[in-house]
Amino acid sequence: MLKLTKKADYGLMAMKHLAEHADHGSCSAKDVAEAYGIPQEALAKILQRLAKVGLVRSQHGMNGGYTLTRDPKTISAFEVIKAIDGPLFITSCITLRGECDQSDRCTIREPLRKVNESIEQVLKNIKISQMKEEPEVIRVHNQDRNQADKPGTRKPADLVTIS
Amino acid sequence: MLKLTKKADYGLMAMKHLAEHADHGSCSAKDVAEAYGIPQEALAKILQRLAKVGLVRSQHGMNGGYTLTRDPKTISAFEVIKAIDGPLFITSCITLRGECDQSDRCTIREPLRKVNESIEQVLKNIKISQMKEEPEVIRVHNQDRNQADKPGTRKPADLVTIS
DNA sequence: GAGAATGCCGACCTTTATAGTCGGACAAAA
DNA sequence: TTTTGTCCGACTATAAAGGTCGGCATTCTC
Repeated sequence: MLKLTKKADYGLMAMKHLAEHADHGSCSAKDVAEAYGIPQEALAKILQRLAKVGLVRSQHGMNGGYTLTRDPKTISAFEVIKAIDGPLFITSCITLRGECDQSDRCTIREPLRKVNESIEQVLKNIKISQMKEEPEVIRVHNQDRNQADKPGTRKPADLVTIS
Repeated sequence: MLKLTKKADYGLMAMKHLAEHADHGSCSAKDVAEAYGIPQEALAKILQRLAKVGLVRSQHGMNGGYTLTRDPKTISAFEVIKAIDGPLFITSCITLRGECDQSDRCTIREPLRKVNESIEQVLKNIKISQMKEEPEVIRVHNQDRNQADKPGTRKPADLVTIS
């Protein structure tokens, strides 16, 4: 539950790979697939979607392949995931129209919407470039506002503060 | 993607309902189901799982039903979700054994694990009691409703800071 | 220009997880 | 003891995800 789809997973791996090999020209889907043991056709389809939204550029023909269109520092995990799996909603209550399937008697919608936003934010703060290297680099700042006001409880989510 | 299952949704609604009606004795699955338009048997199964992990107590026979076993202030959304949908892993890379299905060539595992932890934290910080009432209690800072509805004004992060 | 390597696209199949249903077991009340 | 309302666990459809296949277009190499 609350799982990222494998497609999104693959997509992130591919983006990371492209980021690492940006200087060696383009990488074919086959290259990437073999590098990580991903089924080639599956990955091709994913890269196509990334190409469609402009995150990568595709090059036909021999020695073709894919290259990033932007600096990996400016590409967030959220963008990649959204491109592949569509908009992110934690629950079916939260739709594009903001409506709840289950009558409006559902009162947990609002709290969950906040959670949803939080998760989005976490993903937005992680950039592809930060995935290249391991732990040290990723530092999402703790959005701290007066958060020390509740005693005891909250030492919470310094979201993704890896340091 | 990254969706909470409907079961988890239902479970949260039910918990909230029980929390609200704690003083009126126990609520039957039927009561709750009718209150929110949820299929009765589906909800029953969910309540069973919550009973199994001890979040609610079940009472057979006439005038039976379910009651919370703990103060709703001490029950987090995370507990409920975990009880229903099992352990929460954002990606298949992150398993109980900490292994990656895809060979160990996968290098995005570590960053995603952090994201996973962040999400867990967010959910752990939301308590059932805080879902009872609407916005006032769950207070995400810097979040004005009117502003939230305006398309275009993208509000900053503010991860569910409950105070 | 022919052929090979590569990306592109759509349709299909398999597997898995989700949503929902059914009949029975249990406990309390009449 | 019978009745009634409830919980319980196995079962079945439906949908979604993951992966596969074949045909076509484009570009490079020879």
